[in-house]
Amino acid sequence: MKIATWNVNSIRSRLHRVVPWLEEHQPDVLCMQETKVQDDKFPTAEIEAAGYEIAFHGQKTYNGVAICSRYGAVEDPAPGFGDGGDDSQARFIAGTVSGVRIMSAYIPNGKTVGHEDYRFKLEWLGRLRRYLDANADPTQQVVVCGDFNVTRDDRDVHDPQAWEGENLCSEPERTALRAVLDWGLVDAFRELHPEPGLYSWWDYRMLGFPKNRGLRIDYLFVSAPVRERLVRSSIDRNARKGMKPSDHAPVVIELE
DNA sequence: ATGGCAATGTTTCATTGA
Repeated sequence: MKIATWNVNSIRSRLHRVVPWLEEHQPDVLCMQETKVQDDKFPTAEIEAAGYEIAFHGQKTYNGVAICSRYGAVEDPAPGFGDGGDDSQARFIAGTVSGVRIMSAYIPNGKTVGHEDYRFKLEWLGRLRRYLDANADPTQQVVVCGDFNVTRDDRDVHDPQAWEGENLCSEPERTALRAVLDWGLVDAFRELHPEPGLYSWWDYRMLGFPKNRGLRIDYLFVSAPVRERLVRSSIDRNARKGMKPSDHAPVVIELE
């Protein structure tokens, strides 16, 4: 079973890359973030034509998450946290594919350390942990993936000195992300690739990609039963090349 | 063997992203 996560930076502007990518790589599941489209305008037909069924949770202009499945319809789709809190920002959807509970998440960026949005980011990560406590079981097959907008340590940062303490690299957000993992998840890509310099996002500006000035902020976090099945993981840098790419690359895991 | 921001809508600039 092959599962991928990809911040596509607008599904409508990225169809010309996403559909060929699905056809080439044939993942069983693709989680997307920043689809940037309200549900009634989602390009469902184009994704279905590639052989996938989709569960999505979107809004106009910002955010938006989706789960695509090659195993038929996504089962028990659950958009938002449904915890009585504010679900007006479309940043989370869960669904089951082939017995694996899949969660596609787009964590708030935070803007700058200390900003109101930064506090919202920390709160959002706390809310995700509470969601897992209330709605999932770490002894079952669970994949929590997406764009987390947090680097985990210096290996995920092209210039750790320049980024030290900045948004995406600061200790409070790394601690908040660790609390999510402490629920019972491991970083599936990192399990098989301990070396530094492997990134999932590069700034469009200043030759970010050619100079490999990137960050690793996109993850597939998996429960122990999924970890036991893990055989391969990769980041598809090719998807960051060529015509009008997303600024993020897909991260892929393969399970036995 | 990549390429010097991009997407959206409030549209010809402002806002946001990371």
